[in-house]
Amino acid sequence: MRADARRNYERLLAEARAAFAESGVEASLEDIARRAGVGIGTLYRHFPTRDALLEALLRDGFDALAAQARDAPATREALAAWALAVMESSTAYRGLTTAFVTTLRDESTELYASCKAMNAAGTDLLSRAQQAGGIRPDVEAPEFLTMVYGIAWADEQTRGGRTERLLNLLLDGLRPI
Amino acid sequence: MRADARRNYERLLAEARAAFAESGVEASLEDIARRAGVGIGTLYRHFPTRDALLEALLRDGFDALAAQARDAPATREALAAWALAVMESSTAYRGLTTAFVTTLRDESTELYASCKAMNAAGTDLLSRAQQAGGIRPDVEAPEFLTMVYGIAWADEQTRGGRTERLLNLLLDGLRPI
DNA sequence: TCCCAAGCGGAGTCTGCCTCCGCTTATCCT
DNA sequence: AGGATAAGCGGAGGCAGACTCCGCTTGGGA
Repeated sequence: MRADARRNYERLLAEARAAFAESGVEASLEDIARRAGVGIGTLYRHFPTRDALLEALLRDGFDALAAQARDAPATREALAAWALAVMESSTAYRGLTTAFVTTLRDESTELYASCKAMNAAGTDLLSRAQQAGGIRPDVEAPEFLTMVYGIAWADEQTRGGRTERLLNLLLDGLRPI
Repeated sequence: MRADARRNYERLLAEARAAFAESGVEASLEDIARRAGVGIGTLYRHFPTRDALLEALLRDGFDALAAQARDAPATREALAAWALAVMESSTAYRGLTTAFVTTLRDESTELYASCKAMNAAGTDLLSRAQQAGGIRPDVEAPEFLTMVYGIAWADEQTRGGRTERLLNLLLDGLRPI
């Protein structure tokens, strides 16, 4: 990669992070390019889609969450802590949860691949917690993840700031009967 | 209201219903006007915002849901049935749940007013069910509604078709401890 | 130093939102 | 019936943002 290309790539990432933090994931791409001091064509060459840009920003966080799930003990508390971390990272930028969930339908994207490893680790943690008796055994991982993402989204939208409380209500209720 | 105005109003509503059903609530308004055989200006005169159009389409359903909540007995089962009906109506068009929840933040819209009566009736039903011992008493209505809408949204997005199952998991878990 | 492919950038196209205002016509009045 | 008039119409036009295309520039190897 040529030095100027690398430089532009980095600047774009930095400005994208700032713009997303400020205006949410729907921030104008033309604006990001302008702020980075490059043409819009350059942005599109490095990141062909908005999702590609998001993925580059979020990859490290996903990896960390996957690792957290793998290292966690098989308890309801650990599952709750992991889910809370997922919810918090999915609300890092306004609209992120929506981007996640809609992208998770399209298996061809980079963002999907990144998310998938994290969700797989979460799936494993759930099933370990179930075997250890912390969670009722009939709940399936996609059901659990759907509820977690849904609650994160709704709390973000209503600006509730109740993520942890809602997650606790949910997990309390998923105890074995 | 002049006869031609009334006619246009009705045609716009009919075409909007069709377009939303087909393409989701983000369907192009210019397209709806075109299909109704009127100018875009006419659409905007009758329905100044997309929400106004949605509200006109959904009002009757909201009223019915409010009535259902008022007439329901104070049981967990009745609350579940009402919540399921809410979830189903909020997924009548693709993207509707999002429109609901984001609009519920803006108290000045018509859609807000319509939704509010329905949510108020649901709030009352929840509190009756709590008094009757069917639901744990520390859950507050906004928390409950947030979770219900969130789950409806996530299930719609993932095309899960598990709305009822997820709602049952949630309400099972909200039994008094 | 020269060369050329990697890389740049922005003009141009497209789509959709929304406003504004000159024209049309339904309806009322005589 | 026919004229007056305000209610209603409609689309041109301005704006914003996504995305493409291609002629120009330049980093860096030979």
